[in-house]
Amino acid sequence: MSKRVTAKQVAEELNISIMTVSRALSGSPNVDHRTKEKVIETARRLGYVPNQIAKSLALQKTDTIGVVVPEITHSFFPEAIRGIEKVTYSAGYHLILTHSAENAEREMDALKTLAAKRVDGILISTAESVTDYDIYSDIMNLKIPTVFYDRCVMGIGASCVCVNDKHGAKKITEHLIEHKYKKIAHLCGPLSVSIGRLRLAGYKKALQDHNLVFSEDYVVESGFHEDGGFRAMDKLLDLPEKKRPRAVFAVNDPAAFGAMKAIFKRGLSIPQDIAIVGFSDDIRAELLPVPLTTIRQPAFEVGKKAVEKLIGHIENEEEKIDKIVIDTEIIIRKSCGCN
Amino acid sequence: MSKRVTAKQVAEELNISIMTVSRALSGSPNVDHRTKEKVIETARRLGYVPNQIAKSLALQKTDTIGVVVPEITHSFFPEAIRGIEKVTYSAGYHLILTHSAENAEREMDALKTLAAKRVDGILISTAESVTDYDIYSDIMNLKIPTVFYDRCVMGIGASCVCVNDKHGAKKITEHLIEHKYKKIAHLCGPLSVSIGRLRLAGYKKALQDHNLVFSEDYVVESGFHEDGGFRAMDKLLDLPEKKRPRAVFAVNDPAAFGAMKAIFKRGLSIPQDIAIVGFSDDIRAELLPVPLTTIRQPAFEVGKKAVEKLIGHIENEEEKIDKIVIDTEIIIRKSCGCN
DNA sequence: TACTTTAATGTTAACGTTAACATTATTATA
DNA sequence: TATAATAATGTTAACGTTAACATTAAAGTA
Repeated sequence: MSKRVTAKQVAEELNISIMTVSRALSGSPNVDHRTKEKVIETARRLGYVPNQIAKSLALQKTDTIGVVVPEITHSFFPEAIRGIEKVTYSAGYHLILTHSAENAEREMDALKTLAAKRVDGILISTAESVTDYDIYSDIMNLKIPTVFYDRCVMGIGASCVCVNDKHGAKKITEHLIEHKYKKIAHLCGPLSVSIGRLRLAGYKKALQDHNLVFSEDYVVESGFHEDGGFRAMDKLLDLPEKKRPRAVFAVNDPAAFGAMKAIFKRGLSIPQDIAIVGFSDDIRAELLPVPLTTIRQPAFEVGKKAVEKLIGHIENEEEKIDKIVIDTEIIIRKSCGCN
Repeated sequence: MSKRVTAKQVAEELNISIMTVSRALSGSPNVDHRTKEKVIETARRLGYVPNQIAKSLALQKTDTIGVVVPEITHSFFPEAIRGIEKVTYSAGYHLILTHSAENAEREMDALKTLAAKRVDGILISTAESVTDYDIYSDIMNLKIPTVFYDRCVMGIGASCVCVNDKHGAKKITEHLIEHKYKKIAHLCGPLSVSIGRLRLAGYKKALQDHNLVFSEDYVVESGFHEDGGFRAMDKLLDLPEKKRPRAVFAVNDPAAFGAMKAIFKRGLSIPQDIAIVGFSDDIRAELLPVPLTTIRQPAFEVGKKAVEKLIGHIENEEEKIDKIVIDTEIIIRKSCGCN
């Protein structure tokens, strides 16, 4: 940072006090309009750019929101960020972006950074490998307003905004059941992550409600990525022919993409041999050779609602801790065997 | 920001000076190891979190890099951000993300914000609608190290990292020429943006080198988005049958997607009736019903190289202004009529 | 032991801004 | 005109940290 023009220099140029410069520039009343004009003109002429850092220190407010993203290349997150950004822009907040890369340690690092940077609030979607919630409590203890989005941690006193995971999972599993599939497997996410648990729960509930037996063999952990989906599906395909599932519900679309590859690799067809459905409506889902039946998660909406809630917490002590659930929609394409 | 524990409180707790606390915590030498341990223990016990804002003000350095992104949902950008993030994380910098939404005014706003936040450097990819480069000069005048990535502005003394746009455009146009197509159109980007100009230039050069006539009628501005691609293609399809192009090179993949929709809508086939190629290798390109032949832009690499250069400028006065060009690769799929 | 070197700690000022209070200039009122 | 009210400007301190210099304590050296 080279030495920049400060309010002091503007003041000296005009032989007035720094405070008058500050007032003129921030538009407070009780400033002679001629003084104000002179200040504005001089500030422009000298190339004065207010120093937000100093302002933040003085006012104990940074007008900045920290966002923790587990994996920026998952199409859900750029969409969510757009929702976040739209709101923060009009509300006058800025964004510090941190990336946990699905890694618990990096996530902790990110949160510490955000705390040190004195962000006014934090938006976080937990990383896949997180098993220890202490760091979240630390943040809560620091009284930094925090809202979880999409992948939430409940019961630690933070608001969260998520989609109706359990219900969506149940809905799409039931869709498979309606196709008369009996042997339905689930590629599940890490159970340390809310959406992993909830989608599994929805799957189980659907089976139960329709009197289908639940079998541990039909639940294989895939994680949230394509390679995990491939490996998990491979495991299912290794089952003896008789036990092989007839349909699969993957915890998210990338995992489903991997699973599809594994199925094709064995020379099997979708949905003729095995039907498959996903969750999240990745932008690629409808473009696949066999378009994927899935659950649409309104990512933009999740991001938007989450910041709105967060800004509520920041600006209003009384704002209630909430759990906001956004509805999902089932998108029926070819991979389930409907049409 | 509620009142947090400060170094002062840690110092008072131990009856020592703030400076000793600061030294112990920042690992400077000349601190008694027993004192150091006590300080660290007390800091942890009291829940001390160093205040980066105060530190930034004192040191005139924020360890923060500002990134301006034109459209976060374009798959190029999340990839580029990952490249950026990987480098900044290990180098100890943080990221402020700003979104111009392809809008010149918002871009200006973003740059002003970044200047006010006293970022150590700026990474920017210009918005589609920018026609006035004054704001960039303002930033240069403030001596904020700046590197352009992907969409660059040359000749204002900033380094830039881009792909070999002209060469890539030429290469893929020539690929069409090799297929014996004569009537080749181009859906071009805004000419105010470097990549718009360069890709058009590559297209022209390819025609020229192969003695094909260039016609203004075959260049239609589409912008960078799907809807623009659709409209531009529609315009081409409105030409009398005799004049209708046999092949199309779109400025980027989203524009190509829109164009494909327009072609299908008229009941025409790709590549039988019209061949089409794009640029950028969007994650969706290979999944389309007719997979798109395109130019792969190594987004991760562009991001990575750009921050590396930027950090060079930040940490080393002598760092040379550079134009770094990254090679592209042609990805041949079905839409050009190859196989 | 007296003196020098070095290690450990302390003090002051600065980074650039704003809030709170203090002062001065201007205008309105009796 | 004298006095009160108000508008305009100024002064001081604070936000939390670190660099630079100052001091004191401890350890070597002659």
